[in-house]
Amino acid sequence: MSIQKEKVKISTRDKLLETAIKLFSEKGFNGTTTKEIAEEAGVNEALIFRYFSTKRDLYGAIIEKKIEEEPGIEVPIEMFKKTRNDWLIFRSIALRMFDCVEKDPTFMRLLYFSALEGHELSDMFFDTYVEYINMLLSDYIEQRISEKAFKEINPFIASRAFMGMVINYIIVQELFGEKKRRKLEKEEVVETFVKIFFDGIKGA
Amino acid sequence: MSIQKEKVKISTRDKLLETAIKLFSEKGFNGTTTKEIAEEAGVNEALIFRYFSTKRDLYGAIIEKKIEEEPGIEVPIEMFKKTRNDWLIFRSIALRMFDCVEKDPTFMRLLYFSALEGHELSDMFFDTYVEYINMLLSDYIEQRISEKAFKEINPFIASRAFMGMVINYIIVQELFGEKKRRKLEKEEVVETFVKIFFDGIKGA
DNA sequence: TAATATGGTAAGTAATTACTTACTTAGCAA
DNA sequence: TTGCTAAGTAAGTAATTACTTACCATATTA
Repeated sequence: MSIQKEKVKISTRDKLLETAIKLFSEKGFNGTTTKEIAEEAGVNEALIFRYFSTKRDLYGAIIEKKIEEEPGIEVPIEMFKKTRNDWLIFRSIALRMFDCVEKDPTFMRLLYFSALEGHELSDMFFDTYVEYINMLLSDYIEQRISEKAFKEINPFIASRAFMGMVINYIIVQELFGEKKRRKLEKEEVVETFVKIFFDGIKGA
Repeated sequence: MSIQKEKVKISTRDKLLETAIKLFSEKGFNGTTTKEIAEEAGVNEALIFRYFSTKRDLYGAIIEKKIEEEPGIEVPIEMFKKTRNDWLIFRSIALRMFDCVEKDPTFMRLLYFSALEGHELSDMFFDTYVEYINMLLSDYIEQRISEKAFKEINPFIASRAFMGMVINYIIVQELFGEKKRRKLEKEEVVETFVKIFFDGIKGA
């Protein structure tokens, strides 16, 4: 009957998953060795293969984990039903995307690595995070068009346009390391994106 | 004194470069082996190391080659000085980007792989193709703002917004294979992007 | 003719790879 | 105690890796 340790014991499996996420996101599947993962996790390499039958299995497990951890970006859209405040909605979707990536820097890299390396779960990864939000936004735009609040445009392309502004900006910062060169206020960037997009689609 | 062969003999070095571009763009640096490159090029593996001292050297050579082969996307901007037709300029920049990637499917993948895998030439690659166009477009927007043709916004962010729409759309098609799912007319997509962006930034 | 590049190859090498085997230890219940 | 299972490890293994060596063929040149 001992007092619970302050530091909760983290299971070896979770430790391996965490380490694998870090390393795979940094160097990709082929650039990471199982020996490396074991060393950084502080366990014997053979243990990896007790928990995951192959290296590819481990890779699949971390993508599945990421997919399950979905932070739920749809909230801002739900808000619309009450407020119908377009500006606020676009703004919060963009900010949410920024925050999501800022909080977890491994996310974008894993998503792109898995796509480039052609992992079978890459599609599901993409659908869960990108295509899903895109559909929500697309539906919203469609509705606002029918309400004559927005112009008559293809809502799917419009949605992709807005997502593209934000995602591409984030990619350039995170992947191509522009962060070091140019530092703009996140708020200013988002405001400008929303301004352009909103003025671009609102009813004439 | 023989008649020139119809099929020009392609140098082994070039053959190796071509094959390397193809394989590195498909599977990245770590996912491609020198043996594979040699086999696909139809030469002995040892020859690679006659022309390039290391595998990394070969990788550097193909990125340099890509950078040199710059197709010159700036042309549409030069056009502006005569016509000052904004719509046409944005439209042709977007179409140019689409064509560029369509013509060379290895391009995007190499750019992103090199960034993710942290190759030292990745920055130059990025600067040449993305940052450069971004600067041209940004300058153009700035000028049009000063002429009161466009709104008072940060021209750099605006430029990035437009580029983001286009690039992200291309990425989703090329990298995440949306091409198979949804097939939209390139022209419609570009028209919509330009419409949104142009209406979004033109003077009130 | 002899010398010398040029372009090519077969057969290595040492290191690293993903993955296994055989073994120990610790905890827990019967 | 005994027996069983889960957690861990050292030391492998066969295959693959980037890269080397030493040798061959052809053509040009002195």
